[in-house]
Amino acid sequence: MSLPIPGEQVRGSKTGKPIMALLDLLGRTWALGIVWQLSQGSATFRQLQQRCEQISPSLLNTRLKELKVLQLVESTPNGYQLTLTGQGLFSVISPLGEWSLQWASQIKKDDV
Amino acid sequence: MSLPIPGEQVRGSKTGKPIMALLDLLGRTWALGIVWQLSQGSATFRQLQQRCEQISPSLLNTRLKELKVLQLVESTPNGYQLTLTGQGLFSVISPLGEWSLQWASQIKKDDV
DNA sequence: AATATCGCTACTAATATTGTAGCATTGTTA
DNA sequence: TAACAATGCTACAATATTAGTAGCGATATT
Repeated sequence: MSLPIPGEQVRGSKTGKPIMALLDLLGRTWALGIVWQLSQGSATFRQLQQRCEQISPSLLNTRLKELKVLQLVESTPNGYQLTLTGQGLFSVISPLGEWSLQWASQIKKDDV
Repeated sequence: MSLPIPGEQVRGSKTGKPIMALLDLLGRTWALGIVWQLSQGSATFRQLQQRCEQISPSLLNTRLKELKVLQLVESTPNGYQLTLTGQGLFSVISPLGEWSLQWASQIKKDDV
């Protein structure tokens, strides 16, 4: 899959609007999950594999490459970590954690 | 694909944590995009297809079903629209719009 | 030197998405 | 009221993505 570079065409949009590039990126399997997991501290390749329970090494590596090119993740001698930009992204999406709890309890209520 | 129901196992996680269900859901092609587009007003099936430039009707329908079961989208005589819950989700992710602009300009800078 | 761990690649099978055609239903027009 | 158009959606084959597993080369440890 080609990289969703803001300013260029991306999967599902020809406008090049940054938000479309971002939605394309975050809409890829495990992309959000990797950012989420790395927000809890840097990790080596195999550590990250464990945090992302079911991810295959090939996909993990593919995603990491994408996230590196897009400057959300960087690799250091100590493993992978979020860049400053990546941390910025996380701070934007982190409210999802709390929101998901409300959402979950609401869906349960409606089951009854 | 099975539905990522909070409280149950989802793709990539056995813990059933709501955040994992949410990340699974949002990590599916066009899921975020549909929520984003519907935030700009309700739309009929074909209108939504046009807003989501490249989406195929089969996938659009699949995603809409998922989003309906998970109570983020509802269909009315006037077309599809976000539920109150869906609007809540959008208000959580809407800062991504502005953030993506900063991100884009930063990536461009580094190209130079 | 043998063993272990690591980052990662290679490859195939399974699954998801696209793309296109078109059906059934509901208006709309003549 | 018969022809026509538009809509929501399904069917299905082609293509692309992801999962799963094995294992290589490099570095570290015993």
